[in-house]
Amino acid sequence: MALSGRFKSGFANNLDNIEDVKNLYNHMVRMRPLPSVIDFTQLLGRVVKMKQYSAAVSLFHDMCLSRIPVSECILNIVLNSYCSSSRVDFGFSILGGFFKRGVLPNVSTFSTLMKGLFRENRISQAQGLFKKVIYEKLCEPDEKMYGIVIDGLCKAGNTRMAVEFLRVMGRGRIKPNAVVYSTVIDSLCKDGMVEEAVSLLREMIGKGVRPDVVTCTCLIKGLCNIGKLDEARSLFNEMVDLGIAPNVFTFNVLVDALCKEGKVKDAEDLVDNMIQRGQIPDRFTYNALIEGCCLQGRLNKAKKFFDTMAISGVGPDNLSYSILINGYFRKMKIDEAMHLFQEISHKGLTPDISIYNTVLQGLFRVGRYVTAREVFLGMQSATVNPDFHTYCVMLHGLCKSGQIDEALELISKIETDGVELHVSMYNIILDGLCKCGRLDTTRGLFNSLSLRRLNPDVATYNTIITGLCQEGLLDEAKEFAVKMEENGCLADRITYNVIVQGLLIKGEYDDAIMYVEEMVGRGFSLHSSTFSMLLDLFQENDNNPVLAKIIQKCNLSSKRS
DNA sequence: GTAGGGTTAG
Repeated sequence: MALSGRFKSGFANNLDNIEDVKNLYNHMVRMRPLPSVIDFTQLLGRVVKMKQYSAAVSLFHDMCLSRIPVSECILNIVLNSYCSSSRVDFGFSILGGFFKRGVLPNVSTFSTLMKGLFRENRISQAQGLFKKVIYEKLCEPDEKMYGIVIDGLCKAGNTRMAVEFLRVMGRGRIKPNAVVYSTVIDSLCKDGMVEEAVSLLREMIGKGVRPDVVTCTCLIKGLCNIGKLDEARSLFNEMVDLGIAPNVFTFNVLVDALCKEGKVKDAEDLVDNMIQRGQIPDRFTYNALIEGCCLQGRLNKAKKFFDTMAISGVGPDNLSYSILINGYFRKMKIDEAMHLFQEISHKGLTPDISIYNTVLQGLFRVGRYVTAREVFLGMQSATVNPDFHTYCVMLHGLCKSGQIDEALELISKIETDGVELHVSMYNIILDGLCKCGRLDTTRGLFNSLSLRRLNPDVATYNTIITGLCQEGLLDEAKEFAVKMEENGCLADRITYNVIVQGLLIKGEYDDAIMYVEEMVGRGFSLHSSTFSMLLDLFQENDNNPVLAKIIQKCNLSSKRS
C-alpha cells in the first residue's frame, strides 16, 4: 500500500548523497512486505551513479545477509562496482556467485567483465573473453558489447584493429551504430588521423547511420587539434543545420580551441551562443576562458572570468587557481599570485600538487628561491607529496639560482620520499653543474648513474657534450659522442650542432667539416645559430676555403630538404 | 519501472 506511493518510478533519482541512500536502505529492509527487487536495484544503481562503488558492494553484502532476493541485475551492478574500481578479479568471483545462485549471467555480465579487463589493461584477456563468449555461445553479443570491445581496443592504442572490428561488425547481424562510429572516429582523431576520421563520418552517413552530438564533437576536436579551426567551425554549423544540438562538450571544445588561438573575443561570443541554446558554462568553459586571457597577458580580464565563475555557482577549482597564479607569475605580479595561492585554503579548497608545482615554478622564475624553499617544506607539512614534476621544478630552480649543492642534496633524498628517480632529474643537475664549470662533479655524477640503475639518454649526453665544448674540451666531447652511440643513444641534431660549434670556435675546421658531412648524411641540418657563426668566421678569416666548403654543403643540403 | 558502450583542460 504505502509502497506504491513511496516507490514511484525513479524514486532513487532524488537522492544525491550516500547517507540518504543508506537511511532509505535501512528503512527498506525493515518493511513488510519487502519492497520489490526492482526497488533495491534502483537504489543500488543510484549508488553506482554516485561512483560510491565500495558503498554499493557493502550494501550488497548486507542484502545477502538480510536474505533479500538478488537478481541478475543486482549481481551485474555489483560486478560493475568491482570493475569500475579496478577490481575485475573480484568481478570474476561475482560471476561464480551467479552460478552458485542458479542465476544465468547475461550479455551485460560479460560486457561489464570485458570493460573491467580493458580498464586494467588486460587486453588479451578481454579479447579472449569475447572469443569465448562467441565460440561457447555464452550469450548473444549486442551493440553495447561491440561498443565496449571497440572502445577497449581504441584506448589500448589499437585503432587499426578497432577499424577492422568495425568492418567485421558491418558484415554481421549487429550493424555499427553512431556510438561505435564515434568511438573509432575519436580514436583516429587522437592518433592524428583526422582525414581518415572525416571519411569515416562520410561513410557512416552513406550507410544511413546518423551521426550524433558525440560524433561531431570528436571530429570538431580533432580538427581543432590540427589547427583547422575554420573547418571545425563549419562542421559545427553543419551539425546545427542537421538538427544535431551541440552540448556543453561541443561548446567547450570550440571555446578552448579559440582561446588557445588567442581569439578570446570569438570564444566569448560562442559562450553567449551557448547560453542562448540553454547550455550552461561549466568549469571547463571558464578555465578555457581564463587560460585564454592569461595567454594574452590580459590578467584583469582573466580575473573577471575567475570572479564570474565564483558568482555563477560553478566555483573556481584547483585548475582555475593554477592557471591564474601562473598568469600572474608570468606577468611578474608576484603579490597577486601569492595572494591567490593563500586564498585557496581560506576558500575551503585543498591546494593540490599541480598548484604547488605552479607556485614553485613561478617563485623560481622570479628568483624568489627562499620563498620557494618555504613552500616546498610547507607542502610536505600539508601532506601533499612532491611528485616527479615537483622535483624537476625544484632541481631546476635551485640550479638556476646557484644552489647546486642543495640540488645535489635534494636529489639524494628523492628516493626516500617514494618518488622514483628518473634520468631527467639528473640531466637538470648535470646541466647546472656544466653551466658553472664544475666538470669534475659532472663526470662523477654521470658515472654514478649506472650505480643507480639509470640509463643516460640523449639529453644526458647532449648536456655533458655541451658542457665539455664550452670548456674547449673537444676531444672528451667527441669521446662522449662515441660513447653515446655505443650505448644505443643516437646522436641528434643538437649533438652535432654543439660539436660543430665547439670545433668552429677552436678553429678545427677540418674536423668540423667531417661532422657536418656525417650530420647531413643523417638528415640533420645546421641550427641557424651555427650557420651564422659559420658566416661570421668566414668573413673574419678572409674567406677561408674550408669554411666555404662547409657553407656550400649546408646550402646544398637545405636546398635538397 | 531495474544492470553494461562513445566526447572537454594541465
